[in-house]
Amino acid sequence: MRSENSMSSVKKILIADDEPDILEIIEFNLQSEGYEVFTAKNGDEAIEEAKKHQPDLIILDVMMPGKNGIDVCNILRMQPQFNETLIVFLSALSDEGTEVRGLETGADDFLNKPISPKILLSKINALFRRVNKEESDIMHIGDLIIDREKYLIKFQGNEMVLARKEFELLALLASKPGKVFLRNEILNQVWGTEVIVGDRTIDVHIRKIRQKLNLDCITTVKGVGYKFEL
Amino acid sequence: MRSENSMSSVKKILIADDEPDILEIIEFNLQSEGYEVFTAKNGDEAIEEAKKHQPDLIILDVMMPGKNGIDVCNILRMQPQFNETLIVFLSALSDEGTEVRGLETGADDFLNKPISPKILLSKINALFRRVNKEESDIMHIGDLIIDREKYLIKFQGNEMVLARKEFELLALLASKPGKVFLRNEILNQVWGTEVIVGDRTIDVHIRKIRQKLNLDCITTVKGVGYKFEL
DNA sequence: CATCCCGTTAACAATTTGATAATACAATAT
DNA sequence: ATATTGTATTATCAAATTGTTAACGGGATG
Repeated sequence: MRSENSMSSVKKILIADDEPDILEIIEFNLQSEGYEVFTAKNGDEAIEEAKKHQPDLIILDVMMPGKNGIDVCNILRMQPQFNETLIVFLSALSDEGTEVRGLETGADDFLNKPISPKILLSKINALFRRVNKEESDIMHIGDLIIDREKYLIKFQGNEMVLARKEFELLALLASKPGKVFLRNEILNQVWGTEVIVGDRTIDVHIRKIRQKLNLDCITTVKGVGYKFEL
Repeated sequence: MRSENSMSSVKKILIADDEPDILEIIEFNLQSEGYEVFTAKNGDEAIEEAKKHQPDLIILDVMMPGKNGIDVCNILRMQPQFNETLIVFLSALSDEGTEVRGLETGADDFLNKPISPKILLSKINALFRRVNKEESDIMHIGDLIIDREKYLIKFQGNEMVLARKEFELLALLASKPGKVFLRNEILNQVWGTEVIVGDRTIDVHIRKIRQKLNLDCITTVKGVGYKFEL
């Protein structure tokens, strides 16, 4: 069951639990799935290890000596560097209040002990799958599909071919529908900071995109920039 | 009581379950949280409704007459339009095999019945939180919404288009409702220190804003400046 | 080598926005 | 009441910004 994660770099997981047995079981299971595992025996250690290794996922026991799991989650979520980090609680006591509070501190899941290793793995894989999908190279915006990998645009079923700059410009705008991209932002993202091109260059490319897509999905905000909307 | 983050448009949730009672309970709970809810009594209906409404989240009972939840998940995940859609299983039978298989078909979570409404809500919110990465600087002042990123003004539901200076002037005044901004302050903030424009310029822009918003939310303080109030 | 396509620019047209002046209005003080 | 001061409104013009088209050069392709 070596699964599909082979392309991206190895995921780092930090486990914090005060019961050595549990720590060991989980560590073993995750390692055999190819994850890089770190452990911590209490809340403070967890925070320390998290800072040291910047794990992709942190599994927190709720009840630990010193800082408990919820404290740790709160502390980590305060810091921007752990904003995107997946955090999952693992708890023996499963009263409604704790679970709700746990999730409200910004955790991504709340699991109850005892949990079968297989299920734990499935849940972890599901979380990673979801997060990786966000960074996926294929964007869907309504009827519009942008495939960065294949440099392909599909609109209402028909494929269209855009030139590279056109493609990247469209991909940028579509990456955040509704957001107005300033001309400078566009230049930096699509052309890079070194290259200097004339003012009308962006316009011309915008025009070509509008022409090819044959749909007014790009709106001009005069004096500000452009935005994409369907 | 929550629903702070519902600015970005209401989330749509589809629930598929063959037990009308469960359907009703969940529907009620989600609706009171401000979600737009659709229901389906079996797998085929679920697929149909999913295509019709493009929900953000689908809750699938595993055991349903006809196509079961896992079948539905498989079918939906085949289609690119449901690639990003959150899918959660809800199941009475919770053997390891089913749960693992459910998650492996591409679901985002697997919940066991019975589940308390509060916990269900927390889990759903956690999923949405993860998917909607960040929020931008959006100002809410009563019925007025100012979205700097999208350069958009919404007043009582209708969007309005303001020119750049008008937008920035309004944004400035609204940034501190009730505070009186001196004419000089306004000039410095909106026009900058270098540019020098006549006194009437501000008035004219204020007028245009009042006209477009069609509401006297900007009060003149004679001899001093302007302030924003709803 | 000829051809095609892309990225860029120049030139000009079209449009929108911003500023000013002239005038009207309102409040206050003389 | 009338003058004075400060703001509102409007029309007009200037300036800034964007849209469009055509053309040029370079690299890739056949």
